[in-house]
Amino acid sequence: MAIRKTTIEEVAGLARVSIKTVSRVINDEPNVRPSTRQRVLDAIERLHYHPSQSARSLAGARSYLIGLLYDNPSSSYVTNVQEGVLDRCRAEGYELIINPCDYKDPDLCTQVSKMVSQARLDGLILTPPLSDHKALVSTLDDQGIPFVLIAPPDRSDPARSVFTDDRESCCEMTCYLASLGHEQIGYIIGHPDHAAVGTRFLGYKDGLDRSGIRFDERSTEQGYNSFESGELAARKMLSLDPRPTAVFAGNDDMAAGAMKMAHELGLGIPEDLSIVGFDDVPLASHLWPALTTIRQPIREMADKAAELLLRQIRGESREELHSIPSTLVIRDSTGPKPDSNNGRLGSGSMKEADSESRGTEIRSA
Amino acid sequence: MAIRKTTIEEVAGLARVSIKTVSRVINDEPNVRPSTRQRVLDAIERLHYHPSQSARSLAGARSYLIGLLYDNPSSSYVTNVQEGVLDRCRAEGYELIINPCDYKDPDLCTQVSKMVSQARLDGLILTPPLSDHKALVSTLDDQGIPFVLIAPPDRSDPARSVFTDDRESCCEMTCYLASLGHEQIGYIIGHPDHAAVGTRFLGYKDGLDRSGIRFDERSTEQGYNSFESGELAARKMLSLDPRPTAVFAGNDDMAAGAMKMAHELGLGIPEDLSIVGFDDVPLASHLWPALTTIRQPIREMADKAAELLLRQIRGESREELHSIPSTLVIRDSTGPKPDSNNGRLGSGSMKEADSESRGTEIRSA
DNA sequence: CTGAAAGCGCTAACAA
DNA sequence: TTGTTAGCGCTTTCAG
Repeated sequence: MAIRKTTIEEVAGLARVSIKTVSRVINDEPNVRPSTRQRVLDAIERLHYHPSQSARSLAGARSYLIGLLYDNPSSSYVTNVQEGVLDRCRAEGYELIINPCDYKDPDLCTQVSKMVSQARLDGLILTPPLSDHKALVSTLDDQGIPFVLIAPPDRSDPARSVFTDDRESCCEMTCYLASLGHEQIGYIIGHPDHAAVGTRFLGYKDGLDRSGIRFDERSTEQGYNSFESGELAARKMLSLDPRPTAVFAGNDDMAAGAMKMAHELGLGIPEDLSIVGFDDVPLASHLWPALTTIRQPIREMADKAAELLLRQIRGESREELHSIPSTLVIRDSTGPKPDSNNGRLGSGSMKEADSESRGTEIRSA
Repeated sequence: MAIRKTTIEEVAGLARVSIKTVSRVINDEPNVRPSTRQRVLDAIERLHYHPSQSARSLAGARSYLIGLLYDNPSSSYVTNVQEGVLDRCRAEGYELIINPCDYKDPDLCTQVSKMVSQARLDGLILTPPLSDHKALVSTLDDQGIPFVLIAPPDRSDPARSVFTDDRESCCEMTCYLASLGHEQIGYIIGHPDHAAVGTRFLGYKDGLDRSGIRFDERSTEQGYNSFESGELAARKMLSLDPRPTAVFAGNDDMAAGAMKMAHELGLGIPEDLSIVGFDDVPLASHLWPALTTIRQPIREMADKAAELLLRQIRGESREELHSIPSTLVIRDSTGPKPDSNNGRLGSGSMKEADSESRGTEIRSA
């Protein structure tokens, strides 16, 4: 089978020190003379020594395992978060245990605590919508297990949270639409269970304000984050008279639904209707026309979350605010308001410019 | 912090047996009188006892960890595989370590062996395109580490592989198109590095054969699995004269690209052109019109792979062939051949029937 | 069928 | 700055 494991003792033997000294070197503990440390390091290298995680965690307190809790908002989101967290974990000698959950499960809290204690996880990272699950968060808090929240609903716990600027970027997107001449900009609200939904909606209103457009409740429809809910919301919204010339959907799936509905109603995009989304899932750039949207820095947020968690586990956490900006991605689903020369771009010019690109990025405030 | 761990000794105490007997019960070993076993089980229950993985793996040989190797073909594929494997692992007391790889990395083999020995993985599951990476597979074989391949290129190692019927389902899809009256059916080939690509192409040819249509090389274009390559391939293919009335793309992303190109060329789908894909990624049902495609039983395959792996680890593997059928999903992107009444369905009737549904499923041979 | 003893490879006190 | 001595909680011999 596999090559027999080299142990700490063999390393100690080769380096002519005690195993405790080797242990010190492995764990970056102080009180080792540089020359000794080097000798140990050489021995480790020579023997291809890797400490046994099982032994370490049995003897010590830690498992060197951290858990990632998520309730699949979209698979691309999940894989991005995983990769971001994984890179950081591995780099610091930790492994990742992934944990799909159901945020509506009444005994989610019980399950999670059980899983944490069974697997002896050293810490947890929660993504939305789990990061805004009050009961879960306070259960973890009570258990005293370290955790970090990705995109939680409020900024009350900065040392244990990583944010992006949803509100600002939505405001900016709305202003962008206004700058194209649109005056009636509909908004499809996301699933009420998700905290980010409220923030995005506020950003939309901010943008209206800043562009001097009055918020009109009739231009707003409730969606539920799904493609189908986007279709339905768009159907209602597009039957208004006058009808909005632009629609801002709270996520890309709903935007895709709205786009399909527009096609079915015979509306040209962007000639008759501009549509924008939020997330920049892979789908966005594969729609016809390619969707203008907002890209979240998911991977970076995940990496930062893992960094904060590991820092917390080591007891070095600090009280800073960690926020990473989102980015507008302008593609082909947006254009000047129909029958208007207010827009800055002539009809069609935009399409030509970007048709082959992955979209134009504009750094968000 | 967390509640102090209950140990095997406390259980033994309560059950009035030795720790060895408790160990036997935990590991489902024989030679325990049923009544004794029950007493132990009760004690375990009463104490909420969970064995320490670290201790088990330190004392025993196993780590109770299995690894999943993948090179992200698509995020929905990855998350599906993960969930399938995870369910099975957890159910049998194992944990999953995920491992994104780069199949083109020249020292992939080295990295993987190192990771396996460092993390002391008990076994591995490989997904395409890693499962058709000859060098990798033989490295693992040499190391003697148990593994299972998902959808490998050939059926030479059935005990360690899980298959689906790519070829048969592609044949069937082609026949379906032929049954709608199409006689010139283009095919966009996938990335040459992926073994499944060849199989699917063979299935397409089978279908042509079976439908009495002659294979014409000019109706074939090379793609590279990406959306963009689908656009390009479609552009070439649709400029043929006469132009194909149906296009079969080797995956959904390329089909989406082809669809976009068709839209840009002003072709109606399915009135002027039928398009089908392969995979049934979430994108497929969100396109306009919704894409007819083939659904792979990813989760089931993953579950089966985990089952085979665990069986192998326990030394009980058998030499059966494990193949799980794929399914045709008929949506709105396919219809009768234009200017033809050969199809079994009148124009438009299909659309009506399925417009709100997730598609009609037809069990594949 | 059951149990006693000896580690697995490491970390955590405590000495030196 | 370094080493010694106990275990961590389990599985594995090998005896009963």
